[in-house]
Amino acid sequence: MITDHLSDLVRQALERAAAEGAFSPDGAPEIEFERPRRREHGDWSTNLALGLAKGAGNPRTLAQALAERMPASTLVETVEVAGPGFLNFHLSPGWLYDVVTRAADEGSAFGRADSGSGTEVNIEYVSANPTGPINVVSGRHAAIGDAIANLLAAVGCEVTREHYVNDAGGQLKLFGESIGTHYLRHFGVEAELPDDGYKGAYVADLADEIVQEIGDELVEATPEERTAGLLELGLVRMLARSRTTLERFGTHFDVWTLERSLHESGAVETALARLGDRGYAEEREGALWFKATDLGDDKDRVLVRSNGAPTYLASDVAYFVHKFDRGFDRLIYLLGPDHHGTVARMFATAEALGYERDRVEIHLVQVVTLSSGGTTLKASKRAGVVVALNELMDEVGVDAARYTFLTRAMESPLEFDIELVKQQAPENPVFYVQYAHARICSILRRADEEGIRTGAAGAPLDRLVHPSETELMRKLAAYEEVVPEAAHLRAPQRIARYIEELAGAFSAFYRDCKVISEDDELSAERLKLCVATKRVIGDGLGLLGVTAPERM
RNA sequence: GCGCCCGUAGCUCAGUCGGAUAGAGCGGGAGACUUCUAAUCUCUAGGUCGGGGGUUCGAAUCCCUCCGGGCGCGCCA
Repeated sequence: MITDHLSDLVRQALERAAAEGAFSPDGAPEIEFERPRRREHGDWSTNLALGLAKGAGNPRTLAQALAERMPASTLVETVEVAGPGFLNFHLSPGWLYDVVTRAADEGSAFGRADSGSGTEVNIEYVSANPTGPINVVSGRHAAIGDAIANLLAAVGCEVTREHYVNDAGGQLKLFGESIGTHYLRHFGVEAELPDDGYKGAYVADLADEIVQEIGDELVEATPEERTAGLLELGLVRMLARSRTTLERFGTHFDVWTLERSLHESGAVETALARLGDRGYAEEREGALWFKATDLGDDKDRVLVRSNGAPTYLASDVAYFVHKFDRGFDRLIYLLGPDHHGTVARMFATAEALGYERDRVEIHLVQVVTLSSGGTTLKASKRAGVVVALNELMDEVGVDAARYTFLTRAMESPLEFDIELVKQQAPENPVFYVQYAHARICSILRRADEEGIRTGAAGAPLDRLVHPSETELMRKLAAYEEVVPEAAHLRAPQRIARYIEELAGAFSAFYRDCKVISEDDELSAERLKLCVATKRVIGDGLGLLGVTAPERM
């Protein structure tokens, strides 16, 4: 990347300045570059002198000393001192032509980095009780999880996308009983829904399906057998539905782990024993407690209840071991904000097991507020206000739904106005970006029909000098920083922002510069710029899990 | 009460490991379609970055404090 080159130049200038006594070096400073907001501040800028002069010396004088000693480079036109002591670099067009050439080249891995290479990451998201349909909240988690996974892969990480299913515990039993109520009623047996039972219409649907399959087989069974049997049948169906919905949304998990399997394999027992061996578990009042307060949590937590039933925390402990045993360097969790109370104990758990807590990363994805026609509804499985992800996809489509989920930072609450996204679909930014992509494809088709070809890999691009062309090329260049930054910050919204700006820069170019003209040489150069733009827009949309249509 | 998140244009939100004159989309106002796709483009109005202190050459960004909103604080998940 260009910034590496600039860093080298600055480092050499620093060494010369030190050798000539222009300043006294104090360790090796970090040399960082940023692209200034204002065009007249150059293409790249560093505040190095401002940092070095902290407390001693005049930053402008130091900056001037560095500027005077800056080695020559074919890529740098001028270096100037500005403001309180910034060093502003104005580059020659060559760096942009290099960017376009690489971006247009399929084999160049433009926008890919290796900062994460050698790191195996497990990212778990969407995980929920399989007792209800996938809702819009899960949709937000799915979109964000997918995008972060894509971003991590783009910087070289080995990524495993994982979905955990809480198929054990009291909630599941309640679910089985709820199905049982409808099942019995189907055969004319009077039955009441249990307190806090599942009330959604899908429960009755499930019961009907099960009746179709097994008939009255379980009517005469004991309540325990009936609940267990129906639970099993219901669970299989719920999981299948979840998987279908998620696949429709474009979310595919590499691994589905069932909580039950952790119990059945003995992993829970083993993990609890390990906590005990390390002195972090003890019997008290008939229950087994995790001494979480020793590790920063504000309360101790129960692992096994006095009635012998393990808590979810017990499975979580085993799950940590299970994941780390599979060789992951880092575990990422996306949880709902209602899990805030579990974060401290999660870190404590990891540490108690002997893993560094900074290998665990927990993000709380904030709530989705759905509004529709002026009415605001809070989407929450608990509160019973559930809008299924399937319904949302029916209403606004997969691309618009995904994109809307990804334009906001995950730690910000998201207001999703279904009516707005639906009614104003043409003005939705996602369509704007897709349109730019389709428009480029249209130009490329036309060029193909007219037999105009883009130049070969080494062909010059020095006729791309229009301000709109320069702006577009500069925007393309930014992609190489945007991807690693978005990956590092786990911030897919940066990609969304970026491709909107890129699409905007393309529109200006399209307005000002006729691509296909009488001038074959110029046409070839502009076509290459189009190809590069198309690839970057397509790549950015791909990172977000949104399609890049050839026609609209 | 304690903890976490949020507070930026009329609305929805970016920007925050401190940088130079704070941005986008939508909405408001005024314009542009014999065109390589008008699902577009141009111009315009709109701000005490919740309030107040502090650190700094420099604060939307860091610290303190207050206010407002959301969420959590169980041998529920």
